Amino acid sequence: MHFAPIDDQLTDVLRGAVDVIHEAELRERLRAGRPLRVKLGIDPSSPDIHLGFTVPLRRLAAFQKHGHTAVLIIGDYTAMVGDPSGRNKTRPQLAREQVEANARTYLEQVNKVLDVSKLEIVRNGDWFGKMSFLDILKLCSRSTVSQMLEREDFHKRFNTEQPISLHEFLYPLMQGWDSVMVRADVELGGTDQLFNLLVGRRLQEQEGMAPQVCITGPIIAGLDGEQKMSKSLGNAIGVTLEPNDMFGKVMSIPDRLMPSWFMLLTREPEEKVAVLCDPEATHPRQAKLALAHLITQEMHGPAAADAAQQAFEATFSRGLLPDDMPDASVELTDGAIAAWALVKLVHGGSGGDARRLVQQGGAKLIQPLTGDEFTLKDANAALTAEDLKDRVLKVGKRHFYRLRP
RNA sequence: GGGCGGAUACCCAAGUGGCCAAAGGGGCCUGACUGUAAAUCAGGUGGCUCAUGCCUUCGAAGGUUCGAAUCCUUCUCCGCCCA
Repeated sequence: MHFAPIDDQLTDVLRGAVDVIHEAELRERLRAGRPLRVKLGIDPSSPDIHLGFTVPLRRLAAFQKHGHTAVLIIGDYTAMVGDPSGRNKTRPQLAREQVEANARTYLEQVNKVLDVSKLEIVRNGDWFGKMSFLDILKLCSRSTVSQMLEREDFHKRFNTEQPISLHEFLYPLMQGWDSVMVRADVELGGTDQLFNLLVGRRLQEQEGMAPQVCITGPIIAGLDGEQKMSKSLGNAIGVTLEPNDMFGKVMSIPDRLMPSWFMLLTREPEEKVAVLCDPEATHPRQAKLALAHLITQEMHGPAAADAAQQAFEATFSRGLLPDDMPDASVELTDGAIAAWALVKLVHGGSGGDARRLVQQGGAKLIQPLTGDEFTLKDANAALTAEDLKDRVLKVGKRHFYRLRP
């Protein structure tokens, strides 16, 4: 097997990395000229993965590209136990079938970023399911409480008198034990994982193995630009999200997120990213269009990305109606429907929501042929079939419905 | 095991018998301005075909009262301190 020069490999696999513990060790192992075992763990507790998770996946893909062995660990065991990450939010304990189903959809999604056919996939239930209580005690005896409290979030929660469940201390140990079991040379994760990755190093040393190299990458910020991308915070873009939505959501991110998104979610060379993100050299809008296109293209292919960009520009830059709008059939009582009831029926939400939308000018009737717009203002206004015939209802900035009275 | 404190809407948090569908902040939604960006301004933010109306909601269940988020009892959960 031939490997690229070490520096070339490092450029790819360390793109955007924050911590590398230790780069010298990584060089050392690359110099040995054998395929490294590079580990990444996933938590199959929800059926979708989002762009944030593709950051470590890309790094894994980079290793894979250079001929190393990508080892994906499906945390089926931990998912079934239920991980209360964060305060008083105990995750639902998942049934085996659900975990299995999630794992399958994950692999389809992972395939968008790396080559699943060359992937080594293991489940940590394979070893945790067989451990006895005594085995667990032995594992626990290797760490002290103060070691655990070194981890920033434990430390913080402890000091602010927030609860820490006892079993949460086991998660780093479990993750570290995974490294022992798969004989990992390298483990990847976000910066929030650094502690867990280092536990892996310690456990491997205790087992007489060479400690794994730990590489962390930044936690990517979500659509709001503040918090980390997370499904539960509602600021994530799922990798399966439909192309037009995906494109639109990328366009809506704050400008200051662009450099990190370019670096972490695309493969554009660093120099090019610098030009794109320099407002003097590139209009931010153009840069963002490029970003949205790149991301959509990777997930859905070039044709879908082109179409999504066209649809975006037509709808939002030129104010045209989108090509494909959901049809909404409207039933009239006594030949009419109140404006708020129309919005509720077509757009959903509660009656109060619909009423507010109308009163605040968030609902418009559009004549698609002429482009004439009529803003509904009176929530109680009675609309007849004549008013609605061949019209498009626009709700808020981005929801369009073709009405069928 | 003992003592003390706590649980309020999406989140934080005020409220300690009626003026409470419940202050304030965050988030979110809508509008203006824009590049579906940022910043700013304005409005909104339990449900009900809307009603000086009804219903549901202040950890849970009971109780006192004309009336309870607020008082009492029991229970559940959480934090701190002592052991």
